[in-house]
Amino acid sequence: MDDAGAAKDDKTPRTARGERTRRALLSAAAQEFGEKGFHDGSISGITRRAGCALGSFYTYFDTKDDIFRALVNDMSGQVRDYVSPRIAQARDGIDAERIGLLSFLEFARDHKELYRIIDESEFVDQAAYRAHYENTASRMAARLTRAAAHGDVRADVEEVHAWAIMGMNVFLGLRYGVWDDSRPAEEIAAIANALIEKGIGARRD
Amino acid sequence: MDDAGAAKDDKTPRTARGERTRRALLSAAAQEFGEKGFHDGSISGITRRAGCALGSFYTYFDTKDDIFRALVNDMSGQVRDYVSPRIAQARDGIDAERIGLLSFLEFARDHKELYRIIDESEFVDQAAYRAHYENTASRMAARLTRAAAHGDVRADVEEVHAWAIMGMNVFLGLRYGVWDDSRPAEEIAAIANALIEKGIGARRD
DNA sequence: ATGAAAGTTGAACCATCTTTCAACTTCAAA
DNA sequence: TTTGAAGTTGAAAGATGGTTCAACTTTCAT
Repeated sequence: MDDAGAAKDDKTPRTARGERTRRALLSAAAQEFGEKGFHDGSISGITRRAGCALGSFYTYFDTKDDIFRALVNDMSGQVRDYVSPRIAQARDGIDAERIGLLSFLEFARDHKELYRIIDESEFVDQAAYRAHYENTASRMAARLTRAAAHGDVRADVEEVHAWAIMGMNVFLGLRYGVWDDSRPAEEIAAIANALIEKGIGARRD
Repeated sequence: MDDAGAAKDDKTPRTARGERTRRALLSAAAQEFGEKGFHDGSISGITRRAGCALGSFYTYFDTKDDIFRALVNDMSGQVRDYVSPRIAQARDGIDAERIGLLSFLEFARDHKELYRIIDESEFVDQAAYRAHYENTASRMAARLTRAAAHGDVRADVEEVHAWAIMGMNVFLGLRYGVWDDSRPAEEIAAIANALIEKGIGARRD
């Protein structure tokens, strides 16, 4: 009853060598799961890619689920850390969402395994899946509320708008980031941003 | 070389009893996979729910993948058949998209297993997954183009708008259909439709 | 240098299903 | 009533791959 919130037997590496091996396993897992998905990916596949023995896996992770969970958290954080600082440079609230999508597209193009990992977490660890999207949506809702206070967007923006725009981003990322990246990311972001700002209704004065 | 596009050994039921069993298996599979996902769901689980023996499964389906594929096609068709006739009643192009989302929300609320099945097809049968979304998007793009010709929406609508709106719908369906259906579907559809028509930019005349 | 803790190894164990199969039952047409 | 095609059954074969373990090697503080 001494260790605060600690595990029965701690798997944290205690030496530089251990840290190296753990990192190698994590990045091998991103490749393995990205290519084959969680269930078709195997632990022996991971250790092969990482260049270590099967048994070493269990020095750092309890189970197959365990490393997957670690990976989802990692990727979720990576996206946030890539996108957030870029959004901070925006001119105004609408521009922030343009940059958000633009940088997300860039990230997806550079990390095509992103979707397979996040999406499959729905089946491996529902809590992690929900947490990823709920966090993303509530960050966006907070931005929109601030933008409304600034007079950049309608005063009545709310959660629904955040989920709508997040859904847009996710599908545009899949279609124009992962599946086909032939069109300029800026173009996609501009089209989507015009939809967000002014809609697609015909002007009838 | 006689049977047109037929299988080596045909698994189509030839009697009413056979047809009944096949249907029971398909609907049991929707339950099983909806609850546990593809990999955690088992064939013995399916036959148990269907009330038949394990071996009977292989009278109608070649493999576990096979029944899953059949299920994805089935659900994909069910959504389309529920939504399409409702959209046809719309006043105009913008209203069509409101009704599209509204009826999709209704469908999702009634078929909470929908997402787990469609989403997991990404890992079981990528072709079916892509086909589902590409078909949905191109139907929507066609509607938007027609609406543009009518002067209901901007003349330059294109594929990107369809993917954006589809993504919106999918995420709103997940959040306000499957995860939490306490808010009226009409309200969600109205908010999203206003976003699509006029955007959320503040009016600055 | 030395001992103990940390890390590595891979064969073998084991649990979990998918898939097969040969015997058995149902049903409808002749 | 007979016949055989269609359908049913569940035990067992077969494959897969996660997890364990006891012997071995490396690291590093003293």
